[in-house]
Amino acid sequence: MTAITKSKKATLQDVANTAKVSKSTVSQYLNQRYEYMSTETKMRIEQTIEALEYQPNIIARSLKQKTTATIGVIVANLLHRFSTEITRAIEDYCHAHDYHVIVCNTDEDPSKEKKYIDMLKAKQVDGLIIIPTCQNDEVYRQLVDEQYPVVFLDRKVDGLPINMVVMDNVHSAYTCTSHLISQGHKEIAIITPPLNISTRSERIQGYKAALLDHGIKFSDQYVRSVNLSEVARQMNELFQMKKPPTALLAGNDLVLMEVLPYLLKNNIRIPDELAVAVIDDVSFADFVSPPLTTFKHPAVEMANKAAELMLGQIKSRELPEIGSNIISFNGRLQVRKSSGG
Amino acid sequence: MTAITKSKKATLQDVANTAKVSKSTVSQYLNQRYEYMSTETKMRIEQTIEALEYQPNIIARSLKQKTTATIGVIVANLLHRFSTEITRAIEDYCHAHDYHVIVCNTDEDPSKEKKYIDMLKAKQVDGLIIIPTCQNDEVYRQLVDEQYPVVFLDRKVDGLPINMVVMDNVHSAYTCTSHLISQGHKEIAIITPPLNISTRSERIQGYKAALLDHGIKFSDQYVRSVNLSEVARQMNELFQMKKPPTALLAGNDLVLMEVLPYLLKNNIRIPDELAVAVIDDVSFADFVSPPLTTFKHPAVEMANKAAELMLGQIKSRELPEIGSNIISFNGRLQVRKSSGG
DNA sequence: TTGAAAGCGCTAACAA
DNA sequence: TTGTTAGCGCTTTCAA
Repeated sequence: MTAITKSKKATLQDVANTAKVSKSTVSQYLNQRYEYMSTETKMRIEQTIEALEYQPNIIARSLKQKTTATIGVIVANLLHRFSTEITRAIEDYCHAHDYHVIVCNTDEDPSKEKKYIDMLKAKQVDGLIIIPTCQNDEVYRQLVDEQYPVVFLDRKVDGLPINMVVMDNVHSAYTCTSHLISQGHKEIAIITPPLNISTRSERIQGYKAALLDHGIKFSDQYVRSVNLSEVARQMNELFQMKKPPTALLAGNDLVLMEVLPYLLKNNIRIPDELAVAVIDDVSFADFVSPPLTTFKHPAVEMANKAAELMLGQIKSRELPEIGSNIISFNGRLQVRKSSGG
Repeated sequence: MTAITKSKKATLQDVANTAKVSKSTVSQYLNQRYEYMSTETKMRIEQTIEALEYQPNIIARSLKQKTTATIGVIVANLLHRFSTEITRAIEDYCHAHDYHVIVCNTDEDPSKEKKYIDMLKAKQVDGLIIIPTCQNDEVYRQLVDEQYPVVFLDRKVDGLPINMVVMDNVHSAYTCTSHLISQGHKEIAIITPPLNISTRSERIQGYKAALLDHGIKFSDQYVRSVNLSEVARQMNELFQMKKPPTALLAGNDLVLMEVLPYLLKNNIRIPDELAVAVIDDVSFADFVSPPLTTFKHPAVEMANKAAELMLGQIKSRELPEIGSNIISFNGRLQVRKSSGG
C-alpha cells in the first residue's frame, strides 16, 4: 500500500519555497518583469513551475488588480442568427486580446436583463456589451453613473452617454424597398416585429421614404408591426385587401420564417404572386428556389466595432459624449438571379 | 461648484462600519444565516446595504471559497446550429441554478482547445463541458488526474472516466437509411464530414446495417467522408458512376448546405433525381420545396443532461466509472409530405 | 448574538 | 537583484 501523495494544486508560495526565492520574485517572473532578474533565478523559477505544474490563480490576481479580463455579453437570444453572429465575433475579438466572454440571453425580458447585469457586475466583469431590451432606463442610467464600461448593440436608447453600434435602419429599409420598386412593384407591404420604437420606426421611415422618392403613395394599410405569432394572420389580411400587395419586405429573418411557411401552405408562389425581400441574411437564401433577395446585416462588423470600443473604454475609462456616441453601419443588398423580389 | 463625492463602490467593511456591526455579521447576513441575529441588526444591515447600494464582490468570495459558480463551455463553432443549441440550453440550465457560462470556440483546433482549457482552469471555473476535438489525449487525461469536473458532449474518447453525452449515431444513420430504403431506393450514398473516428464510423456502421438488414449490397463507392470543401467534387464523382445513387444521406447540416447548392446549380431535382435525407434538423426544412427529410438531433436533451451531470459532479466531486460513463440519446426522423427522401 | 482574527493566492510599493 | 510587507474583499472558525 503506497501512500498516495494527493498533490494539491501548487500556489505561487509553493513555487517560491521550492525555488528558494520570495513570492514577489515569482510574481515578477510571471508578469515577465525579467529586467532585474538574474538568469539563474529565472531559470530556477521556470523549472520549478514546470516541475510543480504550477498554474496561476487568476481569481486571486483579479481580486488584487480589480480587473478580470472578462466581459459580459448580453444578447437577445442565442438561437437567433444575429445574436449568434454577434457573440461569435465578439468572442473571436476577445480571444485575440486575451479576454473571455460570459454570455447571457435576455429573451427580451427586462427583468432578466437586469438580473444579468447585476450578476455580471458582481462577478466584476470589466465591461458589458448589450443588445438592450430598451426597457431598463434606470439600470442603464446607473451603469452610466458608475462609469461602468458599456456598449449597446443594434438598438439605441436616447440621451445616454453610451456607445451604441447599430445598423442604419433607414438605409436598409430604403434600399430594400427601392429594389422592389425597381422590379416594377407598387403595392409593397412591410412586416416588422414590434421591436423597440426607434428601430422599427426607422425601418418604416426608410420604407416610406423610398416610396415617396419614387412617387408611390404610402398607405399604412401595408405596414404591419406585429409579434411573430401574428404574422400569418397579417398575411391573410393583406391578401384580402382589394389591392393585395405584390411584394413584401420582411423586417427580419424571424418574420421571414413565418412568411415562408404561410406562402407554401397557401400556395402563393414567389416571386410570381409575391416578391419577397428580407432585411437580414438567411443561410438558405442561395438554394431555395427561386432565391430570395436578402439584405446582409453587418453583424460581424458591428460586433467587432463594439468589442473594439469596449476594450478601448476599459482602458481609458472614458464615456463617449452624447452626440458622438452612435456608430452606424450599412448593410448590403444581395440580389440573386431570378429572385424577382 | 459643488464638490462631487465620487462614491467608490462600497465594500462589506463599509457596510459593517456604517451599520456599526462587524464584518462577520454582515457576512452572515449576506449568506442568510439569520438564526442568531437580532431582527434589529438584521434590519440595520438591510438598510445600510440599501443606502450604500452595496453589491458583494463575487471574486473575493470565489477566492475564499474556491468556487466560482461558473462553468466553461467549449464548443466547436458557435455559428453552427448544434453548438448554438447546446450553448443556449446549457446557459438556460445554468441560469436556473445561478451558474454562469463562459463560451469558447475551438474551430476543431486542438491547440485552441488546449489553450482554452488552460485559461478556464486558471480562471477557476468549476467545471468544463466540452465538445472535444478528440485530439488532446494528454490534456484530457490530466483533467482526469486532477479530478476536474468535465463532461464531453457529442463525441466519445475511449478509456477515460469522463461522462460523455452523445447521440446514438448508429441508430440515426440506420433510421435514415431505412427510411430511404422504404421509399424504394437501393443506390444510397452517404456523405459525412471527417469528424473523429468513432462518430463517423458509427454512422457508417448504421448505414451499412440498414442496407444489409434489407438485403441490399453494401458498396464503399457510395460512402464518402470528406471535408466540406470536397463535397461538391464527391457529388460529381457519385453522379458519374455507372449506377449513380438515387438517394443521398447527408451526414449533417453542414454537408447538406454544400449539397443543396450543388444540386441547384446542376439542375438535379429533389426528389425525382435524388432523394435527400439529412442527419440534423435544419430551419428551412419545412418550406423548401419539396420539404426535406431530416433527423432531429437531440441537442437540447443532450445539453440538459450534460449540464445536470456537470452540476452533480461539481457537488459530488466523483468521477464516473468507465463502462457507465456514456449517456446516449436517440434523435427522431422527421418525414415531411412529398419529400420523397 | 456578535466580534476578532486569520487567511484565500496574488500584486506592488518599498526596503535592503 | 531580491525580499518584506501590506493589502484586495470576502468567509469562517473560535472566542466573547
